[in-house]
Amino acid sequence: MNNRISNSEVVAILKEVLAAMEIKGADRFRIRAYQNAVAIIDGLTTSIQDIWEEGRLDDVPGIGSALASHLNDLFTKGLVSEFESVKKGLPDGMFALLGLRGVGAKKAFKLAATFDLKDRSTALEELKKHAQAGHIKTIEGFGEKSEADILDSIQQSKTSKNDKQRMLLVKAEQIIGRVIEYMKTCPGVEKVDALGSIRRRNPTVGDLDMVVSTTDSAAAIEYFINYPESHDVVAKGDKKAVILLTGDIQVDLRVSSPEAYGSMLQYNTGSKQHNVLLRTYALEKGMSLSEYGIKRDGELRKYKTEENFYRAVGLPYIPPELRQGTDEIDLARKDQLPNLITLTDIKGDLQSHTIFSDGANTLEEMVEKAINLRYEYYGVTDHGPSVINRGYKEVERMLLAQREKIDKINASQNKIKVLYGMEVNILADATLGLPDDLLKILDYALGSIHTAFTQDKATITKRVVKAIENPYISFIGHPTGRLINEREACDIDWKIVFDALLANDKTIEINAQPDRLDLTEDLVRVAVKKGIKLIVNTDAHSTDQLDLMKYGIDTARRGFCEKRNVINTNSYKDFVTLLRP
DNA sequence: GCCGTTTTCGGCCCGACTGTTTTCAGTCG
Repeated sequence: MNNRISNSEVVAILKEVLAAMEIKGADRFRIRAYQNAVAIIDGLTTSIQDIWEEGRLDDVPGIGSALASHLNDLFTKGLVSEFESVKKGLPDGMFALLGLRGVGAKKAFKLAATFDLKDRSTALEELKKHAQAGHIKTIEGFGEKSEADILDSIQQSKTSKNDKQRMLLVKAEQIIGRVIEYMKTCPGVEKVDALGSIRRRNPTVGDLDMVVSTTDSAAAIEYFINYPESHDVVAKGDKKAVILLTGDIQVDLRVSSPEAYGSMLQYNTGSKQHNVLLRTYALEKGMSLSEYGIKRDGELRKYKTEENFYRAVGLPYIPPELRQGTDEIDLARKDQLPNLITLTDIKGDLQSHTIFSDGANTLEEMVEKAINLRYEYYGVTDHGPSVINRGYKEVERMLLAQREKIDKINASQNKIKVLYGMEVNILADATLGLPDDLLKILDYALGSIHTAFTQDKATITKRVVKAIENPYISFIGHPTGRLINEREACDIDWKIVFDALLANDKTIEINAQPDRLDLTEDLVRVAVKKGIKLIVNTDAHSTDQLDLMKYGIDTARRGFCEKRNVINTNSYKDFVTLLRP
């Protein structure tokens, strides 16, 4: 557990090597290979160090034998001699400048060389003084504007301590939603769409990307930069513009003619890596792809829809959630893309909370909302009351009272089947928060970890496995325990856990809370491959949160889930036999 | 440095915008 190196740290290290290679005039295809690797690692949702530990670096596209060996050095020795020799002879201060806006390898080197910035810890401070003294604008290739930009960027990098955190998808949707509504009122605009990572349903979003289809590009660009919440215009051209909203949230707009909207959607949805692979594939077939269409024998053809664009390339439509730049084009070519699950496939929600524990609404209110969602069944799973605090007898009385209440609801109507479940803690010593005698009262229980998240791998893995082996536990809730931007995933050996799930015919949850999305998508894909049963739940703590199911479906789709992989897509009769094998 | 349904060698995606220039390099996506 000591000296873990995060993906962003690996990316930062590689970016420094890249900058050094650019200055030294390394082979441009070698540089491209490194850029490619940076993009891949940056886009991974699993720790690259975990992948290395599991010996699966071979599975990561863009990482060949050389980079795998360098990463091996990095993770074992903390240092890569190859990287050090590439950087040798360059002023160390240049690497501190790479994060500044508009400063790439060439400019960083030029600045560091001109001002003799040898120490990276003081480079920014020294550069700031030179900027304030007006020295930068005297360097060839720099001017008034770039000097002011650099100064501004240095000051910003100080105030916004760490790297800007990527925001949750749900927040990105709210912000871009307002911009979309605004752009819809622009004369000449026919269509407006949020693209990029929002459309790919990435759990987190950096810049917000959008596209409009219009007959008047100039008017759309002008309208966009006058968006009331915008406080700065970063770029403005004929075809795109970039604005900053409060909190330096960046919104990129591209404009397209209606005739070429399909290729623009495709291009701007990304991922970048997917586009690179798609364009490479098309080249083999004599086609050159761009956001404007497909060029063949010098002639450009335009596509109104994305479906037609992919068809023209000779591939089936690839859903945005799968455009991750890994093996989706290979699979599309072989016609082996999964038939992804959709929100309407879901027939019930099996993790939710009421005022019985920490929820905001009553059981009756939650049931009514579940009926409105047209679910066939609904499971309430409050946190189990603690036997230690309340005494066995009192807890038994509480559970029996709730049992009776739910039986009455089921007897009084036939719109929905209400299941009585409970979310039971898997305690640090691997025992459950409720004894089996009490679990018997329920229709089902899910086990989840709420304490001791940082136990070592062997201990915490055994803990989860023991819960899976308990006959009263139907599934494991929010299995990795991660909270996006707040808490790392538990260090669990997934091979062992997945094997235990298979051996016991148990299910694992995809929790739809936007800050959980747990099981994580990459592990979902592994689970799907192994044929493990999944269940998608909202973990709602209010009636409104029962609407969060779509985010769980996003994660399922990004993990290549089909309807058949998820047990709460079944009708009630089949579902209950799958839930409690 | 990566990769393979023509290939273990010989290829490698395509374009926009800015600032500093007078035709383009650098940066970004």
